[in-house]
Amino acid sequence: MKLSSKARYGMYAMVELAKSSEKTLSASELALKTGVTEKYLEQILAILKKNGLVTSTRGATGGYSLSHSASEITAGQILRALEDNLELVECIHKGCATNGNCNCVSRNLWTKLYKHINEYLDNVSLEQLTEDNL
Amino acid sequence: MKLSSKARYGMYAMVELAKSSEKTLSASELALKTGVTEKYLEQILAILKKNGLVTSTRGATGGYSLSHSASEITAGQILRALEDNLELVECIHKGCATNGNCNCVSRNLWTKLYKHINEYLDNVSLEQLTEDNL
DNA sequence: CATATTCCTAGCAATTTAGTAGGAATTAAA
DNA sequence: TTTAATTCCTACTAAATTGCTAGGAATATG
Repeated sequence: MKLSSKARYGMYAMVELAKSSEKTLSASELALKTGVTEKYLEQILAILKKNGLVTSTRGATGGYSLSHSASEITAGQILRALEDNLELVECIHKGCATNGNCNCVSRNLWTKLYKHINEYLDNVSLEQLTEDNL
Repeated sequence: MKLSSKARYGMYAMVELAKSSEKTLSASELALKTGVTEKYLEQILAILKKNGLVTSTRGATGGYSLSHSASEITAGQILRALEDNLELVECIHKGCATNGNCNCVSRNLWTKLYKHINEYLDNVSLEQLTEDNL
């Protein structure tokens, strides 16, 4: 249940993008700010983009920026995008809770824990994170 | 953030031990009930024992049983024993939140999320899990 | 003594993680 | 139109972690 570096770095990048909301940031600028290699950041930013959290412009002077204002983006959205298995156990992902043919143990516990985690994370905005105002 | 099989199997074993509170269960009996191999269960039970959650008696007719009643054991205790990194990020474990020399990003978020997770899990007893009464 | 068990430790295959790397496509500016 | 800066796409790989398997010593019962 360790958080992946992808999730940590991605969160870091999102915070930096939020701080620089007037200006797009290139992967290389983000690399400087975060200490993560440019190439790895590119991959992480691609995931964030695929999930509709950042927009990008290509070519020289291109870069990345938030797709919405920081107050409208939640920590939950960011982490669900980056962390493949926020679901904790596979059977939640597969939805066997609903179709009933699941024999995985303590499924209700994992399901409710998952709900709790997400409820908490969805009540934290990127804006709050940027201000470290939790 | 996927839950380890160690944690799932261990939880399963604890539930079976709770159900059979009058009688100790050997690793081989638990293996039958859970479908997990005896040898792997032994390792998991050793962790649970080290953390004071089960007691064991050696020799023929030996086996395992809960160290306390199921109502006194929480899901949090079990998971913290089995899941090495319930802390999510290393810096929580290292305690750099307290000594202040930590530069890991969004530390407060991870710290509070960890707290939330544990608060929830510590309010679920093994008894409730056994009855699936969450 | 035979048998059933816990306990201890080593090893290993498969998977996942955390990157590295190369280069094509795109765009702005000189 | 060339150059430079960028995103985008994809393949590869070393290291760590996970999920076991395995063997056998120590212990207790009948």
